[in-house]
Amino acid sequence: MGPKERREREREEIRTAILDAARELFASDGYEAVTMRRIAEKIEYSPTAIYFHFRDKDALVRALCDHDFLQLAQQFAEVATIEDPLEKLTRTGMAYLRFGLEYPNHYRLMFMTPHPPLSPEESEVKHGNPEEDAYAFLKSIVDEAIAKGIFHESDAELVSQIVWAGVHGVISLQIAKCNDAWIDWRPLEQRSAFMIRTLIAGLAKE
Amino acid sequence: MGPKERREREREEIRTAILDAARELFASDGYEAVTMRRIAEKIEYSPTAIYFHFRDKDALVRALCDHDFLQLAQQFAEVATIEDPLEKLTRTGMAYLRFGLEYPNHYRLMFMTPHPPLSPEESEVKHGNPEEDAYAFLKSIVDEAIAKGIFHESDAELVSQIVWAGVHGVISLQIAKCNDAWIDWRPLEQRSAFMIRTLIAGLAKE
DNA sequence: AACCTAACTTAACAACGTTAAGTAATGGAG
DNA sequence: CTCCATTACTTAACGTTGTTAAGTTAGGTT
Repeated sequence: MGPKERREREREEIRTAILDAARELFASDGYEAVTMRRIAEKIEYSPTAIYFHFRDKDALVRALCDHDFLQLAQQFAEVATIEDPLEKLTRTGMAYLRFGLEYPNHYRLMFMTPHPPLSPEESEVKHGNPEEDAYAFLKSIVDEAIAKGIFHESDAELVSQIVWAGVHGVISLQIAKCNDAWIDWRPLEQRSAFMIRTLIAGLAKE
Repeated sequence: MGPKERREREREEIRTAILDAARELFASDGYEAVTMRRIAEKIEYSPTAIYFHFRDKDALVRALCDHDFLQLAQQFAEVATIEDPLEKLTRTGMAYLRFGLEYPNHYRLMFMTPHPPLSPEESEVKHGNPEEDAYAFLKSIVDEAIAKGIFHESDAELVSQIVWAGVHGVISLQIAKCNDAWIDWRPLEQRSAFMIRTLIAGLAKE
């Protein structure tokens, strides 16, 4: 069974070439800049060829983001070694933030744009697995903090959701409104740190 | 000077007709659904006619949002009568939230999408005026709270920015991710209330 | 009465996502 | 070896989109 595997490999290769070309366009100029025709030009195929590897443009770009977000998990792996839950929580927030600002177009598409969610078989991320799913990772930390009696609120889901919302709020306002000069923005690092500190203070048992 | 004023008035009338037609499309189906040709059809003009009243599609939709956001100010006028700063802050957050969820497409365009900001002469909102500018209103409340010694942080700008980010985080995640069933979302009201309560608790002097 | 200008229309352009129809190569079955 | 089906593409086109260039027409000004 030699030729079958070769074909499979070749197919995978051009799929990757498409993703790489698309990534370059998307990361620098966003969703609109990703054009079937421009991708095609880059990889020296016809635009139609792409449709044999991705259902449509949306599926392409989302596969791209989904894949790239696995990098975030690597950051989390480092953080996971810390013992103190509050320190861990802070570092998680910071890692999430750094990622969002390094890949603002990825972030926009995944967290600032409404979508029918990817069906599990299309997604490369296994939901619920803390090693791949950022929300699950966050919740596992909150679980721990609650178990240790650090928070006066026992609903880990609720706590996780507002912590996520808090950090997400800082990132997404930064991405969307960083050019609005009529607001006297404090430096991003200051805002992030203050947000996390304030939330933790508000959650902690008095 | 009769005819000159009549022409002026007629011009304003069709400008309003364009905005009304666009609003209907935009509010129900979002930016993409607003099409020069569909607007034109609605008002029974040619698509080109619109360009005599708005520079381009983007200017049109943003003029629309800008105008509609003045409604938010009305909500604030009510809240402004409350004396207790913390109660006022809570109500402000709730009003902001309600507005974002009633006009998700407006909200998306204005706060979840990067844009070069509208130049002041294009904008209907007077920035810095608490009666029209939501951020200025928020900051005036925070100023008050700080003056009364309620918060242990004297930078009103910083405090306002994380309060805004917190509430914005809840709204924008709701708009973008409400369909993601793999998250066990707590009810929106619970999340909002808990966010505001937690932030206030974290900001308050211990 | 001649003219100018503002407010439009018609027709077109370029770019987009997507698809229908055709082609060339490959590899297995008889 | 031949036939044939499948795979992987290309070419050409369709229907949209925002936007603009080039006319047209009506009304007020001189």
